[in-house]
Parts: sequence; C-alpha cells; structure tokens
Amino acid sequence: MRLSQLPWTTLKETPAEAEVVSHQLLLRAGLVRRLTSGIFSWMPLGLRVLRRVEQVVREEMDRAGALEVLMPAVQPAELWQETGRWDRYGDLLLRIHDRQQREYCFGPTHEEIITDIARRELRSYRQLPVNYYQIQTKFRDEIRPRFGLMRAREFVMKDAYSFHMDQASLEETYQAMARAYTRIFTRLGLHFRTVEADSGEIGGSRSQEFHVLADSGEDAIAYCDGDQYAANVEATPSLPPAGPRPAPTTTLETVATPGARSIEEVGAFLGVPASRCLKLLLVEGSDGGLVALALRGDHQLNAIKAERLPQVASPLALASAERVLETTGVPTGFLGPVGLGLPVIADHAAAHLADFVAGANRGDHHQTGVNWGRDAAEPMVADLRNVVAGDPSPGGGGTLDIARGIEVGHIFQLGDKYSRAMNAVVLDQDGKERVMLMGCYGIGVSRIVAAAIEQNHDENGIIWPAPMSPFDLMLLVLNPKNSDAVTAAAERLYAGLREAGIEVLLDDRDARPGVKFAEADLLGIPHRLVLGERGLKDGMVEYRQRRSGAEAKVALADVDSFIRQQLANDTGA
RNA sequence: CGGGGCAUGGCGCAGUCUGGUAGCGCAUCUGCUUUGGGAGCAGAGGGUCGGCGGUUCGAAUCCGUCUGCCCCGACCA
Repeated sequence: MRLSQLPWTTLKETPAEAEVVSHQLLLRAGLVRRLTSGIFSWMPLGLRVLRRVEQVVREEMDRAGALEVLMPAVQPAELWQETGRWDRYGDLLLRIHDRQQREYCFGPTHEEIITDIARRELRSYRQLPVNYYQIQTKFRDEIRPRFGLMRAREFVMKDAYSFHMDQASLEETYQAMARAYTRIFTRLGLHFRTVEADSGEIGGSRSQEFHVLADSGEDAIAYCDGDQYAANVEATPSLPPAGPRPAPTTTLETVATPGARSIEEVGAFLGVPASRCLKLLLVEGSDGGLVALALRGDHQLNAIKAERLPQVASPLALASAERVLETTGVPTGFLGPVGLGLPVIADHAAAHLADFVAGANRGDHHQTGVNWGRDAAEPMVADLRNVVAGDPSPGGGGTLDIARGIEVGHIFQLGDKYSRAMNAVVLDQDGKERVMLMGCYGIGVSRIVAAAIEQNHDENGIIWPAPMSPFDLMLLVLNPKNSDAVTAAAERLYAGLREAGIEVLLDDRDARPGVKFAEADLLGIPHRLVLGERGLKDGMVEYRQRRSGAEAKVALADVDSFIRQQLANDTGA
C-alpha cells in the first residue's frame, strides 16, 4: 500500500477523551475513530490489525476442529425468553423493535441462537461432539464504557459453542480449546496468563480466563510462582488464619470518636491500624431482613463470595443509610457487633481478631478491646474477602502476588443450562432423548488489539507484535521529489519485496523526513527500511527495528534476503 | 443509576466571573525558502460558541430547560 494514496491523519496531541495509552495511540495513529460513546470505526490501517488478529484466531480454531458459522447480530426476544435471560440480562441488553413492534435485541452473546441451531440440526449422538464458532460484532450496553477499545459497547468477539453427549467429551473439547487459546495468544506475541475464574453471568461450572498482563488491566489476578496457582482475585479463596484466635487481654471500653466514620478516620483517631479494626457492612438478607458482614478494616468484601451465602440476597445489595438507621437506630459509621441484634457473618480473618476496635452502635462512639465470645456473640464464619498480596496460596506452595490483567479470553463448561431450558436433545444409542452438554469459549478480538498496545509501546508510539502489525515492513522514501534515482530505486525495491510475498507500506508521500520518521514510529510496524539519496549513492538502504532500535546498512542487492531473515526471526519469537 | 466536570473551526485550548470586535496552537489550502527525527516566513479558508426558550438596546458570556460527552462511585456500615 502506498501512503500517498491513503488519507491518513495522525495527531500530535493526545485527544482529551483518551485516558489509557492504547486508546491514545489508537486515536493518534489514526487506526480507529470514535463515533459515539463506546462505539468505534476501524480506519484502513487499523482494520488490517483487526483482520490479522482474526486470522490467527480463525486458523487455530480451525486447527482445533471447530466449524465457522455466522449467526445473526439481531436476535428475537422469544429465544431469550425461553432461557429467562430476556428479563435477567437487564440493561446490558440493547433492546430494539421492528415496525410490527416485535421485540429483538442486538446480540451481546449467542448461547440462545446456537442452542436453537443445535436443537434443529443435531438429531443423533453420532453427530457429536460439534464445536461451532463465529467472529462477530456484539453489543453490550455497558454501564460505563471506557478505555477505548478495552471496554467498548460494540466490539468484535470470537465465540464458540460445543455440544456433547457426556461430561468426558465436554472436558476433552474444553481442554482442546484451552490449548488452542494458549497457541493463539502465544502466536500473537502476547504476555498472558491462564487463570481460574468465576463463571458469573453465563453460568455453568468450570471456567478459566486468559489475561494479558498490563498495569492498566481492569481485573486483579492472584498468582503464586511457587505452586503455579493463578486465579481471578474475585474467584480466589482466602484461607483461614493459622492457629487459634488470641485470647482477650484488654477490657471492653467505649470511647467518643466524634465524626470518625471511616476505618481510616477511626484508626487515625485512636492510633490503631486498620487491621485491628472491624468493619461491619449491612446487606439485604435473603429473608427480607438485614445481615451484617464483618471484615477486617484492611480487607475488602468479595461480592461474589457474599452472594453465595444462603443468608444473603442475590444480587448483593448494600443496605441504604436510611434503612440502616431505621433498623438498628445507629447512623452508618458506628455499627459494631456488640448488641447489634442482627445475624453477623464474619470473614475468617475478622473472626480471628482479638482486642479489636468496632463501632459502639451509638452515634460518634466506638469500642476498643472488643472480643468475640466475650463481648459479642460468636459470629458465623465464612470466606468473604478478596485475597491480598502476601496471603497464602490456595495451591499450598507459597504466598500470593497480585497482578493486573486484561481479560482477552474466557472458556466455560456450561453443562446443560441452556440446552435443558431450550430442550436441545439428541437420541442416544438406545434411542432415548438426551439433553446435550455445552461448552462456550470467547475471545475479545478487538480488545486484543488494545491489550497488545498496552503491552507493546514506548514514548514514540506503538510497537506491534509482528503477527498483528498492519504491515510486515515500512519503506520510507526520503525526498522522492528531489531525486528520480531515489524514486526509481524505491519503486524497484517496493515491487521486489512485494513479489517476495512481503506486505509493505510504502511512504512515498511528499513530506519532510522528520514527519515520516515520527509517524512511522507512531504506527509501530516492526521493521523499517529507509531509502534516501545519501545511502543510495553507496547502493545501500538503512534498516531499523522498531522495538530494539537496532540499525543496519544493507546493500540493495541483499535487501530481499536480509528482510526475509528479519521476518523469520519474528515468527520464531 | 448516584455524584462531579465539560460542551467555542477537524484536534487541543483561552475568552464566560465583570454582556458590546470570537481568539491562540496544531491540522488544512496557496506561495517562497527548506528537506535524515513532527520546518520557517507570508497569506488564505473554515465557527448558527451543543439544542431550545427567556432576560436585555445587545448574549459564547446572565437565567431556565433539554441533549451529548468525560471522570469517579459498595471502601464503609
């Protein structure tokens, strides 16, 4: 492609709306443009990146035996009503209606559609297992779209759905997908981790996520190098503290703490670390009353764990300040376990505290020297909190560390959740109807593009991993208008490289050299050749690698083989 | 959804408090000079100041209302 024939606008200044580096660079390099909140257009150079990612995904899905299909983006409400998700999916679902006032949604995912296909197409156990996949535009009306392509409302996703007679077959395909995903992210040159996950909205049992590691990631991942444990923090169990709870050594006292509501304020006021304070959160209970959850002051509630408790309403709902005052007579900020009169469920670590600080159930007062059993009833004990760095690994091989990650892939064993709701059955060997088991496997294709930039950039711009670079090679021609010899040499070089099967972006624009260098760095194609009058005199072109900055002068006659060698190094990396 | 902020040429911003000529940088176009890391000079085009309503002799500026966008948000109970 010739840049002289491509309207390509780059920005020197960072657009105000872009917060994370991938969003900034995608806009500055002219790869995408925002149409409206969370909705983007892919410009010519950007689309080439997306297509290359798609291609790697497609090749590996095909290799793993999956079958590509393309399902409708617009889906009728009836199918979603069959599984009950029309009501449960909530505002994330973009609902639309046609001229007859029939209801549809723009698909945020395709379990209902594929299950409908499966129940129509699949009749016999002999046809199983089957794994269908598609690469499709999805729409989820996120509460808060942000970070450009990382949390967009409209996005490109690869989703696959497998159908099985039994758990063993499901397990086999699930493992095959895990291997395919590992190949995909490895081929794309991404630094990633596979982690155990909560299966969340979609439901089902076993589930793993694939995270590209980046500080800007929205997810926290707990991992342990000692035992290879890795899981999303929300799905990581915290272990009970070792040993028995210390015995009480101080007496219970009530102290005035005017205006000190938060753990930080109370801790600072009394000179006590947050880890010695107890925080009580009142949440809606499953029986309509309130339930108190007790955490150590320095720990955070894990909503997923709390929701799983039978006493707690799901979804988790924090009691409003008004409701708290109404029920307990205590303003928020001063609640404690002593004489509270509500069921208390304490996190392991909170239940292990002795001589701790808590609210006195009286405005502007706290208590010190509080002890379970002596002052407050022994609480029910559960795992309620997020793990923190330094906690023991559930794998038993050391302590946990926390890293941030961008979720780019997720695989689930769905079981019969959808197939049962939609009566997707086949006949078994005995001629009996059997509900199929399902797996589902997603990859955020457009999110990968953003994640790759988060992981691969410097102060000058993007540094594409070679497999997703919009071109293999960028060829800069300096001052083509000043020299017919330079132009002719560039044309010969361009033609020759293309004949060798190399995808070349030729900068033949009438622009100053400085502009070309700066924009080449911004765009981030891994390999660059510069042809100018200076080098041509000696029959040389200059090579530079984007990532390392390594340079070499190459004789015109040797360019083909030299470049081929450089490209070969990429695929080996 | 709650809270906060912003809306002025394609992009980044000033001007709004204290009403009266709409301005700067980047980008775009023309010419000249330049030409190996986002050039210099001279000139030019481009704005219903987000929409609607009001106050006023006069509104980007004051008032009301609507819309859009951005940021933060169970953090403590």
